[in-house]
Amino acid sequence: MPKPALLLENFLPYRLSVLTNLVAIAGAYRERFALSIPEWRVLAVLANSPDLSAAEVAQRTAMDKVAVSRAVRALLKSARLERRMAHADRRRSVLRLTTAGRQVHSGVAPFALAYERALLQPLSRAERRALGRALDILLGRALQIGPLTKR
Amino acid sequence: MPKPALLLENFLPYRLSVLTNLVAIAGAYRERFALSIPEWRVLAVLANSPDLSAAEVAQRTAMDKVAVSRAVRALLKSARLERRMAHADRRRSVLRLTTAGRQVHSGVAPFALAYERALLQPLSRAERRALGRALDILLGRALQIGPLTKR
DNA sequence: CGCGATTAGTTACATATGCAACTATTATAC
DNA sequence: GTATAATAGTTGCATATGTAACTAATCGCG
Repeated sequence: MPKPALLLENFLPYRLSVLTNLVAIAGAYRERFALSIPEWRVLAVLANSPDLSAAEVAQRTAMDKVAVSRAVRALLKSARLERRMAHADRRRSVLRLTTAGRQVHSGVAPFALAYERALLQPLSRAERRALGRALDILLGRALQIGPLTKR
Repeated sequence: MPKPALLLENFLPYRLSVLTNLVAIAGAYRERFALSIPEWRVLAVLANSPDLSAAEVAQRTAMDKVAVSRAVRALLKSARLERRMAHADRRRSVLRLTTAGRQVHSGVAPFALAYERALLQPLSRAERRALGRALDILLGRALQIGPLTKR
């Protein structure tokens, strides 16, 4: 039985990282809209689910609360987002896109979807489904295994 | 025909990013060895291919030359790497692991492989192959499409 | 040769990101 | 009810990362 050699180019974490980087850079069409990736994520989730708190946004976007806080501040400044406070709990914010925010989202979304389509174009339907399933499973598994940091 | 909604949780670039982050963080076993991810990559590639120049390392690891330069500096400082200059071209460096460097690599590699194995464990052989193939194709495709930034 | 164009690698600066400490508010225990 | 703990969000700081400018060396072509 051969000792499994560690070849970087076959190593899954490495390959994921390279691909993700490429895709993220390519996604710089966002730059045309003066949107950082964290801002784009917040925008995207609030477009589908208005009136979330920052913590809820964090959970749905897999961002940490600091990243959300900064993205929200930027979006408030550019008037793409408005914030109220929950009357019941004045710590909790209630976030909602402004008209300008919705416009930006409608502008970016087609680009994002077109890019994704172009990316997936060489894969068959079956291959796409398989990929999607694998990513789901890996995600769950990564969460389950957790950071090896701790012990 | 329904307009394809943009749902973050189905959006491939987003999903890749989340998974990659999780996996990279989990990979913090590297922290036990005081190795950053760029350093780990340089180490890994030089373990298999000694005597590369920094530029060659950059190409094989998909890192940019600045990142390689910094990782090399750190590895030199920790005496895990040694550098000579090519006699033919004194701009070009010739990088090679020291004994200490090889030891670190032999120490980390089993952890890395074990983590990968644990991650892939819920996938069947066929699913792994399909995933690998899909990642390859996407990588090529992403390179081909290129950054939408440029026009 | 010799001078402009390339290439390897480094440095500097500006921006992004992660983590920990902090503030304000609400929930819990007694 | 009051003190303690927990939660939402922000801020500060230290580190990481990307881009562009720079240095040193080689190449290429007259």
